[in-house]
Amino acid sequence: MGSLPGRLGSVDPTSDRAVFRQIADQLREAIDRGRFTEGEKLPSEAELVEHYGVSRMTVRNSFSMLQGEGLVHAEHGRGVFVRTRPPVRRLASDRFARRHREQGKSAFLVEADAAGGHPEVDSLEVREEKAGQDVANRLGAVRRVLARRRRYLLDGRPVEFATSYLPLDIARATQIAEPNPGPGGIYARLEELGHRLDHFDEEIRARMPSPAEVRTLRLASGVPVIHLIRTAYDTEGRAVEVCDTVMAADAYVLAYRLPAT
Amino acid sequence: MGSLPGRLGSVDPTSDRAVFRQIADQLREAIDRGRFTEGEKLPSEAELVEHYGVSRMTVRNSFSMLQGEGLVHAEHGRGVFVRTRPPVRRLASDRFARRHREQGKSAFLVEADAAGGHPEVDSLEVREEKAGQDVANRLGAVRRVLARRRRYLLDGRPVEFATSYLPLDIARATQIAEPNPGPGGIYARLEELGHRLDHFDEEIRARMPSPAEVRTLRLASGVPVIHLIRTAYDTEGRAVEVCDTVMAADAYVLAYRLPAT
DNA sequence: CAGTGGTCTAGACCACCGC
DNA sequence: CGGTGGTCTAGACCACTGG
Repeated sequence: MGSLPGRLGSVDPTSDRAVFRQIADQLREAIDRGRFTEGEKLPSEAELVEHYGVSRMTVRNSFSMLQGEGLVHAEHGRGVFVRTRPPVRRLASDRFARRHREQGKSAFLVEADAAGGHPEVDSLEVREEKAGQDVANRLGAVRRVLARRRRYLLDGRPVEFATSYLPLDIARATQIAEPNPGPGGIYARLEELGHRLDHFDEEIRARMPSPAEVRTLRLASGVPVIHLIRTAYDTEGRAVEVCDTVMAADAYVLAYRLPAT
Repeated sequence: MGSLPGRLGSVDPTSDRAVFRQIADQLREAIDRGRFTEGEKLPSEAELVEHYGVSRMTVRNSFSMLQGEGLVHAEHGRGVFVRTRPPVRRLASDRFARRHREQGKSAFLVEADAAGGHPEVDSLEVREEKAGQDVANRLGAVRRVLARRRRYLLDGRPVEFATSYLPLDIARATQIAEPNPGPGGIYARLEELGHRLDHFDEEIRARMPSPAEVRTLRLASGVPVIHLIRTAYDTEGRAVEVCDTVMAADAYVLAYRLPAT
């Protein structure tokens, strides 16, 4: 207990700044300055109640702020801890290069190799369904599609949930409709089917996750998601796949190269 | 008041799911289903206290959840409202094409034109300073740099805060060091100085904003930021600029084109 | 078991908004 | 001015964790 005053100051109840904000400020600064290190347990609510002479609600309000900022996370029965940075997957701008497919690697494995982590795929689901408005537009007024849903994990942690949509006239009754699409992934199969890939268009958004996404990706509070929609085009200009991906934002860095043309 | 039961149900205090979560669920669903429309005021805390027969803290806890999800926002003295989607700036993958610069337009103006909004730039600051570790690495072990800071607004709303770092041996005493870099922006000036641009590398992350970023971008709670770091290379392979950009995530869609090569 | 965070109550006073 | 959200108190009981 004698260590608390050494790392945290006191609050001014007459200040314009709300007390719980002052407490949050002090905790934030202490974390930024490294007085609390990654993964370290913060003082318990009870300790802070005593240290600052405030009610428990006030302390909890401070913690709630820091959680919303993604700085700390609470574990029931254990304490509140400084958030640790998870290993990051870097998506390189050449991740769909043909040379990777020709080595029999899917894009996910290429990236996981680079990160040195252990990749897994689960929750596989392949089915035919009616295309949503947005997907239909991107695929060029297609009605029904083959949908491939899967979740990716890195070192046991879910990091990404993706759905690929392909026009039925291309994918039906091919290996793309099988759970395991074979070496090189569905892009390799598309090329074998005569759809030589020309380019991919990607759209990126970031937002807070829906409750369903929080469950699927086991997201801590204060972690946004990156929403990426990729459309693959063959050399004849036809959109042959739309991939809708939601990623845990704290697990990714996306890299792109833009020509100055 | 008679309309509340029509749009909202009741809670089960004996359920495993916490009461404030049940209330948040019902409000979320009502919003999703359009029973409350964008910009509409939700029932006041007092009304919900009466409707559900719970304490005010419980209701506030529900609102707090929805705020964290970016679904609603509170206005002191007015009420809690369904968040409205702001106009979005779409950053196209050809936004740095030379043809735009040759028309005398900076990248920001090109994008704003496309969005049909009214663009502004403020908080301009140009100074020489010591490069941070990361910037120094990206620029190739440069010590001191010219830093150009500015904030972009769209229709009066701050949407982006950016800092460009340029090696002093390139930028010092040129128009790049002036507040107004002239037509086509600093990239046009770099090319005039003999640094013909070859490509740009961009790195994208998403995270919750720091308190400083909340102020600068006037961010509502539940809005993440997109953190973009761009490095510009000339045809000799030298890094001639690093631009560090923080964007309000709800105001942007980023688009990229990847070759299938 | 003691210590931790999770939920909830029933109040209180304040600051801000719009009429 | 009345209605709104913002802050805060002083309790209470619960569920989870760890030894």
